[in-house]
Amino acid sequence: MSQDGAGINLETSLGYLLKEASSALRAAMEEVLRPLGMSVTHYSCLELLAQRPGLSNSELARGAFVTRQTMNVLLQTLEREGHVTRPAEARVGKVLPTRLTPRGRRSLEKATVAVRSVEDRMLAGMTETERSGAFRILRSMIHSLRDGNDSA
Amino acid sequence: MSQDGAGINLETSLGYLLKEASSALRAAMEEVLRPLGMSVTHYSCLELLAQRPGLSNSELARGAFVTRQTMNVLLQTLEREGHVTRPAEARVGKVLPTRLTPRGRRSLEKATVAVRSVEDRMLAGMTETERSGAFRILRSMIHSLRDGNDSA
DNA sequence: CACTCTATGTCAGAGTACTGACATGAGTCA
DNA sequence: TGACTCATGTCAGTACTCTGACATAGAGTG
Repeated sequence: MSQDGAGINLETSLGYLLKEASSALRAAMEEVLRPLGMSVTHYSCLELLAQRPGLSNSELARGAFVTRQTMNVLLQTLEREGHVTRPAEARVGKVLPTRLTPRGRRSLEKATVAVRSVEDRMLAGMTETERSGAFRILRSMIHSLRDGNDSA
Repeated sequence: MSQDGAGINLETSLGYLLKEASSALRAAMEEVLRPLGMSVTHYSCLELLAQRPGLSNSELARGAFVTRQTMNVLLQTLEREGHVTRPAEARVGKVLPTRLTPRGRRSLEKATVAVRSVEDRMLAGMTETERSGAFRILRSMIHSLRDGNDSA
């Protein structure tokens, strides 16, 4: 079914499957984070800050895969709510290093439990070998997409 | 680095890597589709219709991983621009089967070429064995995320 | 020093996708 | 037949993310 030469067969397209998997993951995460009043980007930002305190707005944006404008708005909200702190003025350049407050850390802890349950569920039924295989393949895809631009 | 027991280590999280890969794919697709004035969802809709003519609004929404409200708005735009056609009234129930117009098909053809180049680039450096492995693993992740709700 | 380039933080506006809500049609069951 | 459930199409409002634009700070170069 579906003429082969014409379009991209969605049934056998790895890109389509990747989108489907990502969509399912996002939906599952939103589901468990919603009761905590937290979005995926929201959570990503806090988790990044827990592991690498002092990250700047732009660095957080890259880590959460959004633009720095989007992250800027989110940080303003988080700061207003008392989850993170930023110095009023930059010590060097324009970079404002961000840090979690105790309140932000508590908020993150609950979210981490929720997200970990999703991650565990996703990994269920996969062997260790398959997991490392998935890692290698995803990294390969990312690498090929990133710098395959200029070489055509 | 980064206390192990506390959070989810983003460096070794398959979920994070999946998000990164999906983000890279989306960015690459947007880049090649933008010159054609087409978004990823836009393209997904046309490709779905090419392979399965007569799909309803809700079916298209599920296939493109958006809500049916979002797809409805998109279909209204596509219909206004003459890329798709829908009957004014449903022959059975409320379902309005959608079909590509010749114009929509021409538009899709150009997009397909662009998207195929991205997909090819993504698959570059992967063996056939790795490709089928990636398929199996992604399907496993999707399956686990979908119906792992109630059993937990 | 002056010039250029790059990166950053930020504001404003536009676009996209979502949730909520309503009416309608089909199927099931008593 | 009537009540109930489910899926669909659609409208309206909201939330999130993006692009565009600007000013500023540091590095490199003449």
